[in-house]
Formats: sequence, C-alpha cells, structure tokens
Amino acid sequence: MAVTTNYEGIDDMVRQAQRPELADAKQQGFHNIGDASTATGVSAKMIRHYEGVGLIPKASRTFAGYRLYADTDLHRLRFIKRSRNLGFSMKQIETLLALWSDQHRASSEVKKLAQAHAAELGEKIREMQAMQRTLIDLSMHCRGNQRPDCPILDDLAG
Amino acid sequence: MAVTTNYEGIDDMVRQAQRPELADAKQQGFHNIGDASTATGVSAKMIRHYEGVGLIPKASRTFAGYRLYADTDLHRLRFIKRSRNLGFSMKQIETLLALWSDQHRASSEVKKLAQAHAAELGEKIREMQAMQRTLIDLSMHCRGNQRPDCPILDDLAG
DNA sequence: GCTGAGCCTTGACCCTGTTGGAAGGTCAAC
DNA sequence: GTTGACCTTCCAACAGGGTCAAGGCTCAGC
Repeated sequence: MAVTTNYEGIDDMVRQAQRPELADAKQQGFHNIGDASTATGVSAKMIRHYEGVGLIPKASRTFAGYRLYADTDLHRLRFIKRSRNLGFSMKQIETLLALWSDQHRASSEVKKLAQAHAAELGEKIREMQAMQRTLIDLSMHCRGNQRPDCPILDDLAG
Repeated sequence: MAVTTNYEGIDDMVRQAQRPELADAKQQGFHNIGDASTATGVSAKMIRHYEGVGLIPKASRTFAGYRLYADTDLHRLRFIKRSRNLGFSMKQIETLLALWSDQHRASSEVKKLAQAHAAELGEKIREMQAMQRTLIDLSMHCRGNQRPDCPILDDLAG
C-alpha cells in the first residue's frame, strides 16, 4: 500500500519524537499524572478537571495517551492548590493565574482581588456567627432532658 | 360504553369530591403553590423540590393538577424556612421535622442536634477566619501600586 | 355566553461549583 | 500473567436558579 519504501524503524523514530514512551519522558524530567498528584497534593481527578475547564493547559501525551507534566506545570498546580486553600473560587484563581503570568501587571489588581475575597469571607463569617449565636442562645434555653417541651422546636415552628 | 345509566352531573360531583376546582378549594382554605410561596417565603420551585425529596408530603391536587396546600402545610414550610435560615442541612431538617412531629421526643435530642450544628458552624468559621487573616496579612505587605512586584502572588507561587 | 389577554402552574431539562466514585478499557511494570 | 496505574465517560452530591412549551385560571370586553 505504501508508495515509498519504508526503512525499518523510521515510523517509530518519528512517532517517538512527537509522542514519547513514558520511561523516556520521565528521564527527560516529565511526570505522569500520578507523580504530579503526589508532588502537588492535587488529586489526579482534579488535575484532569482543571485541564477540562482550561485552568491549566492541555497536557502533552505519551504515545499511549498518558498525560505528561513538566516542572512549570507542577508549579502552576501548586499555585492553584494554595489559592484554593485560601478559599478563592475557580473564577478568581483564573484571574490570579493570569495576573501571575503577566509580568507587567500592577500589584494593585492582585491586592484588590485579595481584599475583595477577604471581605466576602468576612460577610460569610458574620452570617454564620449570627446563626451560631442564635443556636447557642436557643440551646441555652432548652433543658435537654427527657421531657418533650423544647424551645428550639418552638422557635422554629414560629 | 357505560353499563349503567349516568344521571347528569353525577360524574362532576364524584370528581369534585376527590379533585376540586381551584376556586372551590381556595374557598375551603386551601392555597395554590403561588399563594403558599408568598405566604411562607419559600419559592414555588423549592416547594416542588421539597416534595420531590420527601421533606413535605405530596400535595393534593385540583382536577387540573394544581397543588393544594392546607395551613398545616404552610406551617411545615415555615419551619423548613426558619431551619434553613439557621444553616441546617436538608438532612438535619429532616430529623428536626421528625422530632417536631413526635410528641414524645426528648428535648435532649433536639438540643444535641442544635449544639452539633453550632459546633460545625464554629469549625467553618475558624477555617474562614484563618483564610481571612492570611489574606489580610498578605495584602498589608503588598504595596498595591503600578509596580509588578506582589508578595501575594509570590506567596501563592511558593 | 364567548373570546382573548395576561397571568399561573405543570413537568422536564440544563446550569451553578467542586469533588468523589464507578464502569469498562488500555498500558506498564514486576 | 497479574497487578496497579492510567484512560475516558457518566453519575452523584449540595440547594437551589433559569428556561421552555403546554395548558389552566381569571377577568375584561363584547
């Protein structure tokens, strides 16, 4: 079927140049998804998800289809992980990543984002504290014994 | 097709006894879903949802299929609404409703649930406060000007 | 009594945001 | 050859919000 002669191994060489074997890639400093996961603390599941929603670039693949990650990718994943630990949403992290990649960003933009998020947190904290205060208050007025009368339920019932 | 003679209006009377017209039902003190929604502050959408997940019993219907709610149903909806305002989860509310309906419950059970929820809230509040403190701390060290150097991003990057 | 306008309700479906899990198949390594 | 890691795809959770087409209800006008 081939029009030109195929020297043995040529196809393999071409393929390998584009889509390496896993062992070769690892020797060149790449990581598969499992290694990337343990190295960053981000689950493999979430790494795939982040790729799906565009938070990280599409990973290159081995010939067999395994994802490959360079050190810069791990760096990015750790950035995401730390941002999530601070409670930033995916959308906010998207912005943070863009600002991080932009060498000419103004630090005021980052500061504004961080402060806005801190304010959001403060709002939620206040709401939850109000709930907590009400619950504690109701509990204090409930004897909590074997009797059925209960001010907590009475309050919920109106 | 009918085996027996049908006196005029018999069918209507039977039907109406089981599945009334909306106007008749309203005159008897029932409410359609829109009225129930405005009376309780629970959206019609969520009333249907609560019925779907079994939090409230299946509503009776008019002949045309409209849901009908008695005052006891509104009472139950208000109970749910107040519980949600205090941050109880659906599962917790299910338990609260069961306790509410149980005339022989011990108030200690309700108190335990309320205190457990208050403790959960406290845990979340502490987490969010830690996030907030870190964010404020980082922001204080960021000049927030036109220069690109930013301790916030530096920290996120590790 | 009839018709149309303008609401209201119905069920079904998709979307939010983040993560876990399961199924069914392929690959690598021991 | 077996086992574990990885692949994709689909489903689930939470507590709702939004939208759609189809049909019911009410009231004004004729």
